Amino acid sequence: MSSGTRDLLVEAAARLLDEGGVEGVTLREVGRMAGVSHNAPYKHFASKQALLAAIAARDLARERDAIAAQTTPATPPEQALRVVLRHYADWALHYPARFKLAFGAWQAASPELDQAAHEAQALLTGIVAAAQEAGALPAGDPVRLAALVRALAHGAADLASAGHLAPDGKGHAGPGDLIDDMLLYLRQAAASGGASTGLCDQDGGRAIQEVAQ
Amino acid sequence: MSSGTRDLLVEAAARLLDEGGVEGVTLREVGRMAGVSHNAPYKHFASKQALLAAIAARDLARERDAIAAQTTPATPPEQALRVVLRHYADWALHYPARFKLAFGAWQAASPELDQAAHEAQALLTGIVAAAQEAGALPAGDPVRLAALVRALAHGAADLASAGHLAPDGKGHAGPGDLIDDMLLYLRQAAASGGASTGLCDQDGGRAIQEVAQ
DNA sequence: ACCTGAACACCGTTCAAGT
DNA sequence: ACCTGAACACCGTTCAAGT
Repeated sequence: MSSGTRDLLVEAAARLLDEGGVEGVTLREVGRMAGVSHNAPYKHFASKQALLAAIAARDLARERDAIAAQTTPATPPEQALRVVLRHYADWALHYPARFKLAFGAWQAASPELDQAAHEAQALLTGIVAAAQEAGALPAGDPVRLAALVRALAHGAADLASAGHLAPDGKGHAGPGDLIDDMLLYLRQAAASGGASTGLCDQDGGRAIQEVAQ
Repeated sequence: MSSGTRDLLVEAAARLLDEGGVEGVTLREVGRMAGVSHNAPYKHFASKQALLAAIAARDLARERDAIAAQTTPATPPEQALRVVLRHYADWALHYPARFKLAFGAWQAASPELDQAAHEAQALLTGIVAAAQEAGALPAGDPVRLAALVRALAHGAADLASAGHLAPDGKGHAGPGDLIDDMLLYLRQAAASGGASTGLCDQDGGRAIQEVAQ
């Protein structure tokens, strides 16, 4: 429903984005693929940036739904966290241009974009909090810890997408490997310094004091 | 020495990059700022992408030198690691366009770019290895662990630069905070599962076994 | 060896119309 | 309400000359 032309334009732009990056997205080519004139997009979007923002909003909403779909209430939180972070990295590697558009600086901010991104982050934070309660992650503000694990997945995916993750030859670590490493280290940190287990409290507490000065 | 025009062109392009992003870099404006015609750049660079690559190569070499300068042999490796990672994030926040250009996908690869990036990564790996020996980081392949800490600094800086790190209000965590958190967790993991200290060997070993299946 | 001016193809955007 | 065709300003790149 609604005018199908708008969806056709977004679909055509997304395809051009995958093929030739953001520089390959041309309003003239978008119109040609959608079967309209080269400036028909201006009847549906205020500018080219607004069309790109529509792609980002669609992708962010899909990612949010994918997170929700991949994590049923029955899945252990540690496994759910790994699946979500790996999906984040996989999506970045498969659709680098759309990834950079969705998670880059939005030239044209829209409530749709903000809401979808916020909801996805809230879902991740919930998984992190559940993993904390299960003892798989260190205690502390789940919002802050969710930002940390997301930052690592984002950085590993972005560097790998640009070919800057493993300058050396074979046997290198991919984004998924780094995510696994981090989850292992966080689990060890939870066992060492966390209040949930109580093991090694004296040493973990000392390390916290030192770093916090 | 050499033709000063080339350096003037790179300098002008870098300034335009800081002011208006990569879209603000125009060969016509670059030529105008350097006092030459709009296509004089083609006598020094094969294309606009080659000019942008020259900016990236200059910045990567400067970052490599900054890493080397900030870490004298006398500095404790843990402090050196924190300084280097924080500098990485600070640079991304102050010069987002140049950061994305230097660490993004290079359209025109050059030996200069590859060498500078490789040397900077080698310096970071050396610091990581020293921190491992000091017991501040978990044991294991230093190349892989250096990739992990770099990925977190990169992701935190990139997300913060785009405004996607802390969607909520005040009291949020910046890239520097996430870097500190990670270094703390890694220190705790080193104390828990590392072979260097010997503390909590039984528990750390079990966690490793579980995750590795 | 380095630079210029004109020219070409292309693009984002606007505008006056059309239905 | 949605679309078209012409037009404008701009840009990357090329080319024939100039010194």
